[in-house]
Amino acid sequence: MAKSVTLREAWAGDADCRTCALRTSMLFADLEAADFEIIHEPIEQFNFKAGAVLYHSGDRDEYMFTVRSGALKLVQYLADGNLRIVRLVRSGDVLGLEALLDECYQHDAVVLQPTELCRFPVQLVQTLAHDNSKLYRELMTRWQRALTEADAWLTELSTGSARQRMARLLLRLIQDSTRNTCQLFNREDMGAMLGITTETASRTVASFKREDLIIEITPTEYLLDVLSLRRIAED
Amino acid sequence: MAKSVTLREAWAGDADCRTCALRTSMLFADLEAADFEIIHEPIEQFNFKAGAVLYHSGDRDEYMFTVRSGALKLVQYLADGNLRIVRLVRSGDVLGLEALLDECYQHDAVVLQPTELCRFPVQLVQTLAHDNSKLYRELMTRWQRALTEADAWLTELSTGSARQRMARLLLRLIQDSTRNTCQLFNREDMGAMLGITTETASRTVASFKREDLIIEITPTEYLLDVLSLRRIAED
DNA sequence: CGCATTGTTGACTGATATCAAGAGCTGTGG
DNA sequence: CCACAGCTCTTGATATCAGTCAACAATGCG
Repeated sequence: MAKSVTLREAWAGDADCRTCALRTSMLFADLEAADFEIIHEPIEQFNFKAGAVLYHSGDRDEYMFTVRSGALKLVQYLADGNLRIVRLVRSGDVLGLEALLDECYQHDAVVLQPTELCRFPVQLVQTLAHDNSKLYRELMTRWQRALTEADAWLTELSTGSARQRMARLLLRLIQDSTRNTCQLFNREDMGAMLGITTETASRTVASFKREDLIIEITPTEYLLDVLSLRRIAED
Repeated sequence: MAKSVTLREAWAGDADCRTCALRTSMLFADLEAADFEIIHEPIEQFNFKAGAVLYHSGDRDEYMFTVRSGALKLVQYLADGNLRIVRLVRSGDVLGLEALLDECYQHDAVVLQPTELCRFPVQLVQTLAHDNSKLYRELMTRWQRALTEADAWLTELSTGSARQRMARLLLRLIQDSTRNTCQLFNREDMGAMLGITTETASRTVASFKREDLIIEITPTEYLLDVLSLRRIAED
Protein backbone atom coordinates (compact mmCIF):
# COMPACT_ATOMS: atom_id res chain seq x y z
CA MET A 1 0.00 0.00 0.00
CA ALA A 2 1.13 3.53 -0.68
CA LYS A 3 2.37 5.27 2.42
CA SER A 4 0.57 8.53 2.80
CA VAL A 5 2.51 11.69 3.46
CA THR A 6 0.81 14.62 5.04
CA LEU A 7 1.10 17.95 3.30
CA ARG A 8 2.76 19.35 6.39
CA GLU A 9 5.57 16.81 6.17
CA ALA A 10 6.08 17.62 2.52
CA TRP A 11 5.96 21.36 2.92
CA ALA A 12 9.16 22.97 1.65
CA GLY A 13 8.41 26.65 2.04
CA ASP A 14 6.92 29.40 -0.02
CA ALA A 15 7.75 29.28 -3.69
CA ASP A 16 9.81 31.92 -5.39
CA CYS A 17 8.21 32.06 -8.80
CA ARG A 18 10.42 34.91 -9.94
CA THR A 19 13.47 32.68 -9.91
CA CYS A 20 11.73 29.45 -10.88
CA ALA A 21 13.86 27.70 -13.46
CA LEU A 22 10.75 26.45 -15.17
CA ARG A 23 9.07 29.80 -15.32
CA THR A 24 8.86 29.96 -19.08
CA SER A 25 7.08 26.64 -19.30
CA MET A 26 4.86 27.19 -16.33
CA LEU A 27 1.29 28.28 -16.13
CA PHE A 28 2.21 31.80 -15.10
CA ALA A 29 4.90 32.26 -17.71
CA ASP A 30 3.25 35.25 -19.32
CA LEU A 31 2.57 37.27 -16.21
CA GLU A 32 4.25 40.57 -15.60
CA ALA A 33 6.68 41.13 -12.77
CA ALA A 34 4.07 43.22 -10.97
CA ASP A 35 1.72 40.29 -10.82
CA PHE A 36 4.16 38.36 -8.71
CA GLU A 37 3.46 40.68 -5.82
CA ILE A 38 -0.03 39.27 -5.80
CA ILE A 39 0.75 35.65 -6.51
CA HIS A 40 3.86 35.07 -4.50
CA GLU A 41 2.31 34.84 -1.11
CA PRO A 42 -0.17 31.99 -1.46
CA ILE A 43 2.01 29.67 -3.51
CA GLU A 44 3.73 26.95 -1.53
CA GLN A 45 6.22 24.35 -2.57
CA PHE A 46 6.19 20.70 -1.48
CA ASN A 47 8.55 17.78 -1.84
CA PHE A 48 7.08 14.29 -1.98
CA LYS A 49 8.55 10.82 -1.88
CA ALA A 50 7.38 7.99 -4.11
CA GLY A 51 4.11 6.58 -2.88
CA ALA A 52 2.75 9.83 -1.48
CA VAL A 53 -0.86 10.59 -2.36
CA LEU A 54 -1.46 14.18 -3.38
CA TYR A 55 -5.24 13.84 -3.47
CA HIS A 56 -7.92 11.20 -3.84
CA SER A 57 -10.62 10.82 -6.44
CA GLY A 58 -13.75 12.52 -5.18
CA ASP A 59 -11.92 14.95 -2.90
CA ARG A 60 -13.03 18.51 -3.38
CA ASP A 61 -10.48 21.20 -2.68
CA GLU A 62 -9.49 24.61 -3.96
CA TYR A 63 -5.94 23.96 -5.04
CA MET A 64 -4.18 23.39 -8.33
CA PHE A 65 -0.59 22.23 -8.73
CA THR A 66 2.33 22.55 -11.09
CA VAL A 67 5.00 19.89 -11.15
CA ARG A 68 8.56 21.21 -10.98
CA SER A 69 10.26 17.84 -11.14
CA GLY A 70 9.38 14.17 -10.75
CA ALA A 71 6.32 12.24 -11.87
CA LEU A 72 2.84 11.32 -10.67
CA LYS A 73 0.25 8.85 -11.88
CA LEU A 74 -3.46 9.59 -12.20
CA VAL A 75 -5.42 6.49 -11.19
CA GLN A 76 -9.07 5.57 -11.62
CA TYR A 77 -10.84 2.60 -10.08
CA LEU A 78 -13.54 0.39 -11.54
CA ALA A 79 -16.55 -0.96 -9.69
CA ASP A 80 -14.97 -4.43 -9.63
CA GLY A 81 -11.84 -3.18 -7.89
CA ASN A 82 -9.67 -3.08 -11.01
CA LEU A 83 -7.72 0.06 -11.65
CA ARG A 84 -6.20 1.87 -14.61
CA ILE A 85 -3.54 4.54 -14.71
CA VAL A 86 -5.05 7.04 -17.12
CA ARG A 87 -2.22 9.54 -17.40
CA LEU A 88 1.22 10.54 -16.20
CA VAL A 89 1.97 14.04 -14.97
CA ARG A 90 5.51 15.26 -15.23
CA SER A 91 7.74 18.28 -14.99
CA GLY A 92 5.97 21.36 -16.31
CA ASP A 93 2.51 19.81 -16.21
CA VAL A 94 -0.46 21.23 -14.34
CA LEU A 95 -2.48 19.08 -12.00
CA GLY A 96 -6.01 19.51 -10.69
CA LEU A 97 -7.45 21.72 -13.42
CA GLU A 98 -10.88 20.38 -12.50
CA ALA A 99 -10.73 22.30 -9.22
CA LEU A 100 -10.91 25.48 -11.26
CA LEU A 101 -14.46 24.48 -12.22
CA ASP A 102 -15.36 23.59 -8.61
CA GLU A 103 -15.40 19.92 -9.49
CA CYS A 104 -14.08 17.04 -7.40
CA TYR A 105 -10.67 15.71 -8.30
CA GLN A 106 -11.29 12.98 -10.86
CA HIS A 107 -8.40 10.67 -9.97
CA ASP A 108 -6.09 9.54 -7.26
CA ALA A 109 -2.84 11.46 -7.81
CA VAL A 110 0.05 9.29 -6.60
CA VAL A 111 3.73 10.19 -6.65
CA LEU A 112 5.90 7.78 -8.67
CA GLN A 113 9.29 9.40 -8.27
CA PRO A 114 10.58 12.03 -5.84
CA THR A 115 8.61 15.09 -6.82
CA GLU A 116 8.76 18.81 -6.22
CA LEU A 117 5.58 20.70 -6.89
CA CYS A 118 3.93 24.03 -6.23
CA ARG A 119 0.44 24.38 -4.87
CA PHE A 120 -1.72 27.44 -5.44
CA PRO A 121 -5.34 28.31 -4.73
CA VAL A 122 -7.90 28.21 -7.52
CA GLN A 123 -9.01 31.65 -6.40
CA LEU A 124 -5.64 33.05 -7.41
CA VAL A 125 -5.99 31.76 -10.94
CA GLN A 126 -9.49 33.14 -11.19
CA THR A 127 -8.32 36.55 -10.01
CA LEU A 128 -5.37 36.68 -12.37
CA ALA A 129 -7.30 35.35 -15.34
CA HIS A 130 -10.11 37.81 -14.94
CA ASP A 131 -8.35 40.53 -16.85
CA ASN A 132 -5.69 38.51 -18.57
CA SER A 133 -6.99 36.49 -21.48
CA LYS A 134 -3.49 35.13 -22.09
CA LEU A 135 -3.86 33.12 -18.91
CA TYR A 136 -7.20 31.77 -20.11
CA ARG A 137 -5.56 30.69 -23.29
CA GLU A 138 -2.78 29.06 -21.31
CA LEU A 139 -5.34 27.16 -19.22
CA MET A 140 -7.21 25.98 -22.29
CA THR A 141 -3.92 24.83 -23.78
CA ARG A 142 -3.29 22.74 -20.68
CA TRP A 143 -6.70 21.12 -20.99
CA GLN A 144 -6.12 20.39 -24.63
CA ARG A 145 -2.74 18.88 -23.81
CA ALA A 146 -4.32 16.57 -21.24
CA LEU A 147 -6.99 15.60 -23.75
CA THR A 148 -4.48 14.82 -26.49
CA GLU A 149 -2.57 12.75 -23.98
CA ALA A 150 -5.72 10.89 -22.92
CA ASP A 151 -6.56 10.09 -26.55
CA ALA A 152 -3.03 8.85 -27.17
CA TRP A 153 -3.22 6.53 -24.17
CA LEU A 154 -6.36 5.01 -25.63
CA THR A 155 -5.09 4.55 -29.16
CA GLU A 156 -1.44 3.78 -28.44
CA LEU A 157 -1.34 2.19 -25.02
CA SER A 158 -4.65 0.29 -24.99
CA THR A 159 -4.62 -1.08 -28.53
CA GLY A 160 -2.70 -4.00 -30.02
CA SER A 161 -0.60 -6.75 -28.47
CA ALA A 162 1.23 -6.49 -25.16
CA ARG A 163 4.52 -6.16 -27.06
CA GLN A 164 3.22 -3.32 -29.16
CA ARG A 165 1.79 -1.47 -26.18
CA MET A 166 4.95 -1.88 -24.15
CA ALA A 167 7.11 -0.67 -27.03
CA ARG A 168 4.89 2.40 -27.43
CA LEU A 169 5.04 3.10 -23.71
CA LEU A 170 8.83 2.89 -23.63
CA LEU A 171 9.12 5.22 -26.61
CA ARG A 172 6.88 7.71 -24.81
CA LEU A 173 9.02 7.55 -21.70
CA ILE A 174 12.21 8.68 -23.39
CA GLN A 175 13.53 11.60 -21.36
CA ASP A 176 16.87 12.40 -22.77
CA SER A 177 16.22 12.28 -26.48
CA THR A 178 19.87 12.65 -27.41
CA ARG A 179 20.78 9.49 -25.51
CA ASN A 180 17.50 7.58 -25.86
CA THR A 181 17.37 6.57 -22.24
CA CYS A 182 14.43 6.22 -19.94
CA GLN A 183 13.47 5.18 -16.48
CA LEU A 184 11.18 2.17 -16.04
CA PHE A 185 8.29 1.98 -13.62
CA ASN A 186 7.49 -1.11 -11.64
CA ARG A 187 5.70 -3.90 -13.50
CA GLU A 188 2.44 -3.42 -11.72
CA ASP A 189 2.24 0.23 -12.78
CA MET A 190 3.26 -0.57 -16.32
CA GLY A 191 0.53 -3.19 -16.46
CA ALA A 192 -2.01 -0.68 -15.16
CA MET A 193 -0.96 1.80 -17.84
CA LEU A 194 -1.28 -0.76 -20.64
CA GLY A 195 -4.32 -2.69 -19.49
CA ILE A 196 -2.37 -5.95 -19.07
CA THR A 197 -1.46 -8.00 -16.01
CA THR A 198 1.67 -7.51 -13.95
CA GLU A 199 2.95 -10.90 -15.13
CA THR A 200 2.51 -10.05 -18.81
CA ALA A 201 4.22 -6.69 -18.24
CA SER A 202 7.12 -8.50 -16.56
CA ARG A 203 7.38 -11.12 -19.30
CA THR A 204 7.34 -8.45 -21.99
CA VAL A 205 10.03 -6.33 -20.35
CA ALA A 206 12.15 -9.42 -19.66
CA SER A 207 11.84 -10.48 -23.27
CA PHE A 208 12.81 -6.99 -24.49
CA LYS A 209 15.90 -7.22 -22.29
CA ARG A 210 16.85 -10.64 -23.68
CA GLU A 211 16.49 -9.29 -27.21
CA ASP A 212 18.66 -6.27 -26.30
CA LEU A 213 15.86 -3.89 -27.20
CA ILE A 214 16.45 -2.29 -23.82
CA ILE A 215 19.77 -2.34 -21.97
CA GLU A 216 20.26 -1.55 -18.32
CA ILE A 217 22.83 1.21 -17.92
CA THR A 218 22.21 1.90 -14.26
CA PRO A 219 19.59 0.22 -12.08
CA THR A 220 17.27 3.13 -12.84
CA GLU A 221 18.26 3.97 -16.40
CA TYR A 222 17.72 1.97 -19.56
CA LEU A 223 18.99 2.53 -23.07
CA LEU A 224 16.41 1.95 -25.78
CA ASP A 225 16.89 0.54 -29.25
CA VAL A 226 14.50 3.10 -30.64
CA LEU A 227 14.39 1.88 -34.22
CA SER A 228 13.60 -1.71 -33.32
CA LEU A 229 11.05 -0.66 -30.72
CA ARG A 230 9.42 1.59 -33.27
CA ARG A 231 9.19 -1.33 -35.66
CA ILE A 232 7.48 -3.40 -32.99
CA ALA A 233 5.16 -0.52 -32.07
CA GLU A 234 4.02 -0.17 -35.66
CA ASP A 235 3.94 -3.94 -36.11
CA MET B 1 -15.73 3.57 -47.10
CA ALA B 2 -17.58 6.55 -45.80
CA LYS B 3 -19.23 8.58 -48.50
CA SER B 4 -18.08 12.14 -48.20
CA VAL B 5 -20.58 14.98 -48.25
CA THR B 6 -19.47 18.42 -49.18
CA LEU B 7 -20.37 21.21 -46.83
CA ARG B 8 -22.33 22.87 -49.62
CA GLU B 9 -24.62 19.85 -49.94
CA ALA B 10 -25.18 19.80 -46.21
CA TRP B 11 -25.78 23.54 -45.85
CA ALA B 12 -29.15 24.25 -44.33
CA GLY B 13 -29.06 28.01 -44.01
CA ASP B 14 -28.08 30.52 -41.40
CA ALA B 15 -28.79 29.47 -37.85
CA ASP B 16 -31.30 31.27 -35.71
CA CYS B 17 -29.71 31.01 -32.31
CA ARG B 18 -32.42 33.14 -30.68
CA THR B 19 -34.99 30.42 -31.19
CA CYS B 20 -32.66 27.44 -30.84
CA ALA B 21 -34.37 24.84 -28.71
CA LEU B 22 -31.05 23.88 -27.23
CA ARG B 23 -29.97 27.36 -26.38
CA THR B 24 -29.75 26.82 -22.66
CA SER B 25 -27.41 23.88 -23.06
CA MET B 26 -25.39 25.39 -25.83
CA LEU B 27 -22.08 27.11 -25.71
CA PHE B 28 -23.63 30.56 -26.03
CA ALA B 29 -26.31 29.98 -23.43
CA ASP B 30 -25.22 32.85 -21.25
CA LEU B 31 -24.97 35.54 -23.87
CA GLU B 32 -27.25 38.55 -23.84
CA ALA B 33 -29.78 39.20 -26.56
CA ALA B 34 -27.66 42.06 -27.86
CA ASP B 35 -24.81 39.71 -28.57
CA PHE B 36 -26.89 37.83 -31.07
CA GLU B 37 -26.68 40.77 -33.44
CA ILE B 38 -22.98 40.04 -33.63
CA ILE B 39 -23.07 36.29 -33.65
CA HIS B 40 -26.07 35.57 -35.80
CA GLU B 41 -24.53 36.31 -39.12
CA PRO B 42 -21.57 33.95 -39.31
CA ILE B 43 -23.26 30.92 -37.78
CA GLU B 44 -24.49 28.40 -40.31
CA GLN B 45 -26.46 25.24 -39.86
CA PHE B 46 -25.76 21.96 -41.64
CA ASN B 47 -27.56 18.65 -41.94
CA PHE B 48 -25.48 15.55 -42.46
CA LYS B 49 -26.30 11.97 -43.28
CA ALA B 50 -24.58 9.00 -41.67
CA GLY B 51 -21.11 8.50 -43.11
CA ALA B 52 -20.40 12.15 -43.78
CA VAL B 53 -16.98 13.34 -42.70
CA LEU B 54 -17.03 16.71 -40.96
CA TYR B 55 -13.27 17.04 -40.88
CA HIS B 56 -10.13 14.92 -40.99
CA SER B 57 -7.35 14.51 -38.49
CA GLY B 58 -4.61 16.97 -39.34
CA ASP B 59 -6.90 19.42 -41.10
CA ARG B 60 -6.43 22.95 -39.88
CA ASP B 61 -9.44 25.21 -40.07
CA GLU B 62 -11.00 28.07 -38.15
CA TYR B 63 -14.36 26.58 -37.28
CA MET B 64 -15.93 25.03 -34.24
CA PHE B 65 -19.25 23.20 -34.13
CA THR B 66 -22.13 22.50 -31.79
CA VAL B 67 -24.26 19.43 -32.33
CA ARG B 68 -28.01 20.09 -32.29
CA SER B 69 -29.07 16.50 -32.86
CA GLY B 70 -27.54 13.23 -33.98
CA ALA B 71 -24.17 11.69 -33.20
CA LEU B 72 -20.61 11.68 -34.50
CA LYS B 73 -17.58 9.53 -33.76
CA LEU B 74 -14.06 10.85 -33.24
CA VAL B 75 -11.60 8.44 -34.83
CA GLN B 76 -7.83 8.13 -34.53
CA TYR B 77 -5.58 5.92 -36.63
CA LEU B 78 -2.49 4.00 -35.60
CA ALA B 79 0.67 3.64 -37.62
CA ASP B 80 -0.22 0.00 -38.44
CA GLY B 81 -3.58 1.00 -39.95
CA ASN B 82 -5.68 0.06 -36.94
CA LEU B 83 -8.16 2.59 -35.68
CA ARG B 84 -9.92 3.43 -32.43
CA ILE B 85 -13.02 5.49 -31.81
CA VAL B 86 -11.94 7.67 -28.91
CA ARG B 87 -15.17 9.52 -28.17
CA LEU B 88 -18.76 10.08 -29.20
CA VAL B 89 -20.15 13.56 -29.72
CA ARG B 90 -23.87 14.04 -29.26
CA SER B 91 -26.59 16.61 -28.94
CA GLY B 92 -25.38 19.62 -26.98
CA ASP B 93 -21.71 18.77 -27.34
CA VAL B 94 -19.10 21.06 -28.85
CA LEU B 95 -16.75 19.84 -31.54
CA GLY B 96 -13.39 21.17 -32.67
CA LEU B 97 -12.30 22.98 -29.50
CA GLU B 98 -8.71 22.50 -30.62
CA ALA B 99 -9.29 24.99 -33.45
CA LEU B 100 -9.63 27.67 -30.79
CA LEU B 101 -5.94 27.16 -30.00
CA ASP B 102 -4.96 27.19 -33.67
CA GLU B 103 -4.24 23.48 -33.57
CA CYS B 104 -5.08 20.92 -36.22
CA TYR B 105 -8.16 18.83 -35.66
CA GLN B 106 -7.00 15.80 -33.71
CA HIS B 107 -9.45 13.24 -35.11
CA ASP B 108 -11.57 12.29 -38.03
CA ALA B 109 -15.09 13.44 -37.17
CA VAL B 110 -17.55 11.07 -38.84
CA VAL B 111 -21.34 11.26 -38.68
CA LEU B 112 -22.99 8.12 -37.23
CA GLN B 113 -26.64 9.17 -37.35
CA PRO B 114 -28.43 11.94 -39.24
CA THR B 115 -27.04 15.03 -37.61
CA GLU B 116 -27.86 18.72 -37.44
CA LEU B 117 -25.07 20.97 -36.35
CA CYS B 118 -24.06 24.60 -36.31
CA ARG B 119 -20.71 25.86 -37.50
CA PHE B 120 -19.14 29.08 -36.29
CA PRO B 121 -15.75 30.72 -36.73
CA VAL B 122 -13.16 30.52 -33.98
CA GLN B 123 -12.71 34.25 -34.34
CA LEU B 124 -16.27 34.78 -33.15
CA VAL B 125 -15.63 32.87 -29.94
CA GLN B 126 -12.44 34.79 -29.33
CA THR B 127 -14.24 38.10 -29.81
CA LEU B 128 -17.13 37.19 -27.54
CA ALA B 129 -14.94 35.65 -24.88
CA HIS B 130 -12.63 38.62 -24.68
CA ASP B 131 -14.87 40.52 -22.33
CA ASN B 132 -17.07 37.72 -21.10
CA SER B 133 -15.35 35.43 -18.63
CA LYS B 134 -18.52 33.35 -18.39
CA LEU B 135 -17.83 32.12 -21.89
CA TYR B 136 -14.29 31.20 -20.93
CA ARG B 137 -15.64 29.22 -18.05
CA GLU B 138 -18.11 27.54 -20.39
CA LEU B 139 -15.28 26.61 -22.76
CA MET B 140 -13.14 25.19 -19.97
CA THR B 141 -16.14 23.19 -18.80
CA ARG B 142 -16.43 21.68 -22.28
CA TRP B 143 -12.79 20.70 -22.25
CA GLN B 144 -13.15 19.13 -18.84
CA ARG B 145 -16.21 17.23 -20.01
CA ALA B 146 -14.29 15.83 -22.96
CA LEU B 147 -11.45 14.87 -20.65
CA THR B 148 -13.71 13.10 -18.18
CA GLU B 149 -15.27 11.26 -21.09
CA ALA B 150 -11.86 10.27 -22.44
CA ASP B 151 -10.81 8.91 -19.05
CA ALA B 152 -14.05 6.95 -18.75
CA TRP B 153 -13.50 5.36 -22.17
CA LEU B 154 -10.12 4.16 -21.00
CA THR B 155 -11.22 2.77 -17.66
CA GLU B 156 -14.68 1.51 -18.58
CA LEU B 157 -14.55 0.67 -22.26
CA SER B 158 -10.97 -0.55 -22.63
CA THR B 159 -10.66 -2.61 -19.47
CA GLY B 160 -12.00 -6.08 -18.67
CA SER B 161 -13.60 -8.80 -20.78
CA ALA B 162 -15.52 -8.18 -24.00
CA ARG B 163 -18.78 -8.85 -22.14
CA GLN B 164 -17.96 -6.32 -19.45
CA ARG B 165 -16.94 -3.67 -21.96
CA MET B 166 -20.01 -4.18 -24.10
CA ALA B 167 -22.31 -4.03 -21.06
CA ARG B 168 -20.67 -0.77 -19.97
CA LEU B 169 -21.01 0.67 -23.45
CA LEU B 170 -24.70 -0.20 -23.65
CA LEU B 171 -25.35 1.35 -20.25
CA ARG B 172 -23.62 4.53 -21.44
CA LEU B 173 -25.77 4.63 -24.54
CA ILE B 174 -29.09 4.80 -22.71
CA GLN B 175 -30.93 7.78 -24.09
CA ASP B 176 -34.36 7.67 -22.58
CA SER B 177 -33.61 6.85 -18.99
CA THR B 178 -37.25 6.36 -18.07
CA ARG B 179 -37.62 3.58 -20.60
CA ASN B 180 -34.03 2.27 -20.61
CA THR B 181 -33.80 2.08 -24.37
CA CYS B 182 -30.88 2.78 -26.64
CA GLN B 183 -29.83 2.67 -30.23
CA LEU B 184 -27.04 0.30 -31.25
CA PHE B 185 -24.23 1.13 -33.61
CA ASN B 186 -22.92 -1.26 -36.19
CA ARG B 187 -20.65 -4.01 -34.95
CA GLU B 188 -17.53 -2.59 -36.52
CA ASP B 189 -17.98 0.72 -34.72
CA MET B 190 -18.78 -0.97 -31.42
CA GLY B 191 -15.63 -3.03 -31.82
CA ALA B 192 -13.58 0.10 -32.50
CA MET B 193 -15.01 1.74 -29.38
CA LEU B 194 -14.18 -1.25 -27.17
CA GLY B 195 -10.87 -2.32 -28.65
CA ILE B 196 -12.23 -5.71 -29.76
CA THR B 197 -12.81 -7.20 -33.22
CA THR B 198 -16.01 -6.86 -35.22
CA GLU B 199 -16.64 -10.60 -34.78
CA THR B 200 -16.29 -10.48 -31.01
CA ALA B 201 -18.59 -7.45 -30.89
CA SER B 202 -21.14 -9.33 -32.98
CA ARG B 203 -20.90 -12.48 -30.86
CA THR B 204 -21.25 -10.48 -27.65
CA VAL B 205 -24.31 -8.56 -28.85
CA ALA B 206 -25.87 -11.78 -30.21
CA SER B 207 -25.29 -13.50 -26.90
CA PHE B 208 -26.83 -10.58 -24.97
CA LYS B 209 -29.89 -10.89 -27.24
CA ARG B 210 -30.20 -14.63 -26.61
CA GLU B 211 -29.99 -14.02 -22.87
CA ASP B 212 -32.68 -11.32 -23.15
CA LEU B 213 -30.33 -8.74 -21.71
CA ILE B 214 -31.26 -6.57 -24.68
CA ILE B 215 -34.56 -6.83 -26.54
CA GLU B 216 -35.27 -5.39 -29.96
CA ILE B 217 -38.31 -3.11 -29.81
CA THR B 218 -37.89 -1.54 -33.23
CA PRO B 219 -35.06 -2.24 -35.66
CA THR B 220 -33.28 0.82 -34.26
CA GLU B 221 -34.32 0.68 -30.64
CA TYR B 222 -33.36 -1.81 -27.97
CA LEU B 223 -34.67 -2.25 -24.45
CA LEU B 224 -31.95 -2.93 -21.88
CA ASP B 225 -32.09 -5.11 -18.80
CA VAL B 226 -30.18 -2.51 -16.85
CA LEU B 227 -29.77 -4.42 -13.61
CA SER B 228 -28.38 -7.53 -15.26
CA LEU B 229 -26.10 -5.51 -17.51
CA ARG B 230 -24.84 -3.61 -14.53
CA ARG B 231 -24.07 -6.88 -12.80
CA ILE B 232 -22.06 -7.99 -15.83
CA ALA B 233 -20.31 -4.62 -16.07
CA GLU B 234 -19.17 -4.83 -12.46
CA ASP B 235 -18.34 -8.52 -12.83
C1' DC C 1 -33.97 -9.36 -58.83
C1' DG C 2 -28.98 -9.60 -58.23
C1' DC C 3 -25.10 -7.23 -55.86
C1' DA C 4 -22.86 -5.26 -51.98
C1' DT C 5 -22.60 -4.65 -47.31
C1' DT C 6 -23.24 -6.08 -42.64
C1' DG C 7 -24.19 -9.51 -39.21
C1' DT C 8 -23.82 -14.24 -37.54
C1' DT C 9 -21.68 -18.43 -36.66
C1' DG C 10 -18.10 -22.18 -36.73
C1' DA C 11 -13.46 -24.16 -36.25
C1' DC C 12 -9.09 -23.33 -35.08
C1' DT C 13 -5.20 -20.78 -33.23
C1' DG C 14 -2.75 -17.93 -30.39
C1' DA C 15 -2.06 -14.58 -26.91
C1' DT C 16 -2.84 -13.36 -22.40
C1' DA C 17 -4.87 -14.36 -17.82
C1' DT C 18 -4.47 -17.18 -13.95
C1' DC C 19 -2.36 -19.80 -10.41
C1' DA C 20 1.75 -21.10 -8.35
C1' DA C 21 6.53 -21.34 -7.13
C1' DG C 22 10.93 -19.68 -6.68
C1' DA C 23 14.69 -16.00 -7.20
C1' DG C 24 16.57 -11.67 -6.07
C1' DC C 25 16.65 -7.53 -3.15
C1' DT C 26 16.03 -4.54 0.88
C1' DG C 27 15.45 -3.27 5.39
C1' DT C 28 15.16 -4.69 10.23
C1' DG C 29 16.40 -6.47 14.45
C1' DG C 30 18.89 -9.73 17.10
C1' DC D 1 27.11 -9.24 10.49
C1' DC D 2 23.72 -12.49 9.60
C1' DA D 3 18.96 -14.28 9.40
C1' DC D 4 14.65 -13.47 8.20
C1' DA D 5 10.42 -11.17 6.55
C1' DG D 6 8.36 -8.81 3.01
C1' DC D 7 8.70 -7.06 -1.47
C1' DT D 8 8.95 -7.23 -6.47
C1' DC D 9 10.37 -9.65 -10.46
C1' DT D 10 10.62 -13.72 -13.07
C1' DT D 11 9.27 -17.99 -14.87
C1' DG D 12 6.45 -22.19 -15.66
C1' DA D 13 2.12 -24.82 -16.50
C1' DT D 14 -2.43 -24.53 -17.73
C1' DA D 15 -6.86 -22.55 -18.90
C1' DT D 16 -9.55 -19.34 -21.26
C1' DC D 17 -10.85 -15.75 -23.91
C1' DA D 18 -10.57 -13.37 -28.03
C1' DG D 19 -8.41 -13.12 -32.74
C1' DT D 20 -8.32 -15.10 -37.30
C1' DC D 21 -10.06 -17.09 -41.38
C1' DA D 22 -13.93 -18.66 -43.68
C1' DA D 23 -18.66 -19.58 -44.95
C1' DC D 24 -23.15 -18.22 -45.14
C1' DA D 25 -27.40 -15.57 -43.82
C1' DA D 26 -29.75 -11.30 -43.65
C1' DT D 27 -30.38 -6.78 -45.10
C1' DG D 28 -30.57 -2.99 -47.98
C1' DC D 29 -29.82 -0.62 -52.43
C1' DG D 30 -29.91 0.21 -57.24
